Amino acid sequence: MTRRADGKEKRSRILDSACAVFAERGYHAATVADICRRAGANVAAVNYYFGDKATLYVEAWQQAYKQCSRPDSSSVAGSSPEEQLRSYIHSLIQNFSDQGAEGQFTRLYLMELANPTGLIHNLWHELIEPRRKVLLGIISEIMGAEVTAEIVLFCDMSIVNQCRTFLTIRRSDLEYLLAQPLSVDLINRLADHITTFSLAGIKAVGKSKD
Amino acid sequence: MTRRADGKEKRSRILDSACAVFAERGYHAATVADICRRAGANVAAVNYYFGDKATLYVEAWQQAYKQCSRPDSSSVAGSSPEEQLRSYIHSLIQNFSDQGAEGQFTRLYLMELANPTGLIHNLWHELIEPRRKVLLGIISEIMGAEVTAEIVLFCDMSIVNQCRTFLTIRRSDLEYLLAQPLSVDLINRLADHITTFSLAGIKAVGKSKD
DNA sequence: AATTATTTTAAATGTTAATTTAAGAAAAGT
DNA sequence: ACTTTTCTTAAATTAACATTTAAAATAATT
Repeated sequence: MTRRADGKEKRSRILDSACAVFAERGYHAATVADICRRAGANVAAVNYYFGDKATLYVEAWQQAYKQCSRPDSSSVAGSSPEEQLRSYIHSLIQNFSDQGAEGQFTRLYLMELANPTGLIHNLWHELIEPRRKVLLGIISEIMGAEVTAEIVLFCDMSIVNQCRTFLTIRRSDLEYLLAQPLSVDLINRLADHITTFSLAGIKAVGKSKD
Repeated sequence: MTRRADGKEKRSRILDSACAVFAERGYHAATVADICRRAGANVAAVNYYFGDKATLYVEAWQQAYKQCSRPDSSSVAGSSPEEQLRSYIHSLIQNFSDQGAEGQFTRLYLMELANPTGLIHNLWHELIEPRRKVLLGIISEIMGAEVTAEIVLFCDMSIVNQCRTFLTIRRSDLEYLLAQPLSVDLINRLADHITTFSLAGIKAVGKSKD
């Protein structure tokens, strides 16, 4: 009748493991067997608790989202929009090597952007849009005055796409492209570069409005 | 002893078809069966002519490269580096809807960046580097004076990564992000945006050197 | 202890692709 | 004509995964 005391422990372990594996490899490259191995569970457990891999993926998104801090926390209220952009970009990039919940959600997001499964179509609106609005708001503020919504969207894409690589590219390929090993310091220089580059970009397209 | 007169016709059709399919879907999503169907050949033909899918992929790269114009052709000598950057970016982006050989190679390249197979490791150096050097050269010229090689590399990544999306993202997702159908005009506005954004970015990081 | 609802497991099944095989057809050379 | 290569094909094999099943184990309830 009632639930077992230990009930759902394995379910929860599988969900944690799924977050990690999906964030690391993306939906297609992640295998159910792999997720279960990490969770110390039998493959059938996924079917038992979640029905199938697709549902597990959606639940992993929800859990990763619940566990991470809210979007507006990264942009300290009160600081200039330029500073807000800087911290937004740094937090995106730094999640690259972050194993915690915040990094996991960011990676799930960027993995989905890189190889869309279409499975989180519903969640997208509810989880991603608010987060994206933060960046759109920062961009608008930096541009000041009246610019078309399209220009703001373009800038949003320019920024996110610059950051995306570092989460989806293979480490060895990135090191080859940059001709040096990937250090914490390099990641910081990269984040600074993207910030400076993008700030100037935003201001330039803001000015050149017809 | 000698070859048949009609020999290699099917081989060549398979190679063409492989270029198209790999460029469209990337290595993993492309299936041998699909490639053969388009070429009007039996699946075993791939094994017969190429050995396996991986080898076919490498040969497709080589063929796509041979068929497309050389990198320096896109940057009209004599024009300003700013103009050269504009035409470089436009040609990258416009390949999005280009079915010809030029677009095919660009798409293979960007697909490989998005989902590296590692199979063209050898070709990379010989085919991609010259092409990349063109962009690096343009960037250096725009920055003028002495900047570190690292800064130039960062700018290269910023630009290529901005363009990458449009070749790997699903059309419907792109239209959702931009909240409008994808028209030739929109693609042009995007290319212009990336150009303006990047030009300003390059100049900004060039100036802020320590 | 017996009963019942939950979990867990090993093994079976199903599916999608790549790869191989072996037999047959079509040239080219003799 | 016939023999040798060169292609082509259908069918078999393999391999990697997801998914299902049905039996066994475990806990809660009576």
